[in-house]
Amino acid sequence: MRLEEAAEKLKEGIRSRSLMVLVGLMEVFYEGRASSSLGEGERLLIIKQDGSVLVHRPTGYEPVNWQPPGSMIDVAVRDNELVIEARRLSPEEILRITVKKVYSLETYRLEDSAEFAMYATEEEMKRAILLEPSLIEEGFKPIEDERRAGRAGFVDIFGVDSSGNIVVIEIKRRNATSEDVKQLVSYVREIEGELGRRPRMILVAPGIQKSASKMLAAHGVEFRCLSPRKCHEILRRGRGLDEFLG
Amino acid sequence: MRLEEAAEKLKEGIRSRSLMVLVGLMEVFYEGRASSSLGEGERLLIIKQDGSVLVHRPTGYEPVNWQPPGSMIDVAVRDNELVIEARRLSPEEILRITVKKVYSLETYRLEDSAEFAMYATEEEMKRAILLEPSLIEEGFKPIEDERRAGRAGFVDIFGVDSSGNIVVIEIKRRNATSEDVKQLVSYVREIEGELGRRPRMILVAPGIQKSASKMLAAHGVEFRCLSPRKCHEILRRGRGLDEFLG
DNA sequence: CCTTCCGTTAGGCTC
DNA sequence: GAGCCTAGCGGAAGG
Repeated sequence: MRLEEAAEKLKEGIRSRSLMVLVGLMEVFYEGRASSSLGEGERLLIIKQDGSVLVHRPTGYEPVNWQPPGSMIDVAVRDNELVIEARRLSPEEILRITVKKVYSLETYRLEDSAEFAMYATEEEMKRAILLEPSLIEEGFKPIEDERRAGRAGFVDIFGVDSSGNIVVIEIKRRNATSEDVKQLVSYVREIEGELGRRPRMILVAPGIQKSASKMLAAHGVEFRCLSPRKCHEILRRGRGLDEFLG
Repeated sequence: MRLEEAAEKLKEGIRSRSLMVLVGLMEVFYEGRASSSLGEGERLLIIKQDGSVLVHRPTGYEPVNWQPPGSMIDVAVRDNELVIEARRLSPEEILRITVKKVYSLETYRLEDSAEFAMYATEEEMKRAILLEPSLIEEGFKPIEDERRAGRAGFVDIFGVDSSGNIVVIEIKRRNATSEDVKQLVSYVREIEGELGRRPRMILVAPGIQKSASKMLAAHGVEFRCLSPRKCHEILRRGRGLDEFLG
């Protein structure tokens, strides 16, 4: 591909915040917190939709040079070289990639809104509690999961405690917010109508925001600290590694 | 691209130790030192010539999942899904990528034998001081570098000042922390036992955190401001520009 | 904003 | 191989 053509494509991709993958012969210079230089070689250059820039050699896990998200990227053709400069302020850093030959250059607009779940999803946290109900408290017995709470939605776990009280559990894989407290209360309000008495409400999460923790007492909501990581260990213990390796 | 076709191309690329870049719709699971799952989304999958595997989302500097060099990679088509598994032993880890759609898949054999040169590292700061000891103070004379400080580790530079006092220097390329002050003190405590008297302690860094600067006087530690960039310039001056640019 | 701490840290070095 | 330390660490959480 001609360098001028590549330059235009790159400029357009940067303008439209696209992901670009360029394979070619290039040199790389970096100056900022440290400085580095890397002579001619065939490499993979990735420019992401948020302005991240990565230069990868044919081997190794790490990029040899990079610029974090938010850098300003300039593209120009000078002296028969395609020069890509990614600048960043604070700290002031510049990454200059001098491309001599372009073997391929592709542009993509990718959609990726999936949630990255480290250790366990909310669903897996629920399974860990169903497998080991004492995570909530001694004597807790789950009865249903995903019980309908009127028009308000679904309750994660529905059960009884050792004294026969009904218990409604809401699970979050991240720190609980005041919104979560309100949601649990509104679910229980629906159920209360059906049952004629107010169940215990327990919010389960790895932590809770200060503002949310202040609301707990006023709404009669209890909090149990439980992390995705702990749930993962419980599930792993419960079923062994086989599921993954078989 | 059809999944069967992509699978064949991937297998051939792995066999021939090529670099492959796949863009498509995929799910990712990882289990090993930790565990993670990531639902469907459009991503960039890179398989390198040495068996490194990287999964990049459309934004962010870091791969969302990966496998370091040397992993065993299996490819198969099952239930209309292209399943790529990268396994590694010690630690036992598995990365499973389930590709639903392949937008593009390219294979490359890249040649990159250039040497990567990094400047203004801590090592270079030390060399700059050894080359120009007056950076510390007039009359300073380095005696040893990397002197062993008992069980505590190594001291960066060991020398004497114009009055014959022993001087111990600790270098940091980033702002000095209270941890650095403590480390220097603990090194010197070891040396003190050997020498029978307390040397001067000088912490060299481009800056110092407020909390650390408060500790200096109490521990008798001195601070010299010196940036990696300045050291880089001194070395460049010392040996001429040629080595860097030629 | 700054500081502190953690990571599937990775990677390099020594023992 | 295990242990220790550094990094253009990056990133998150807390002040």
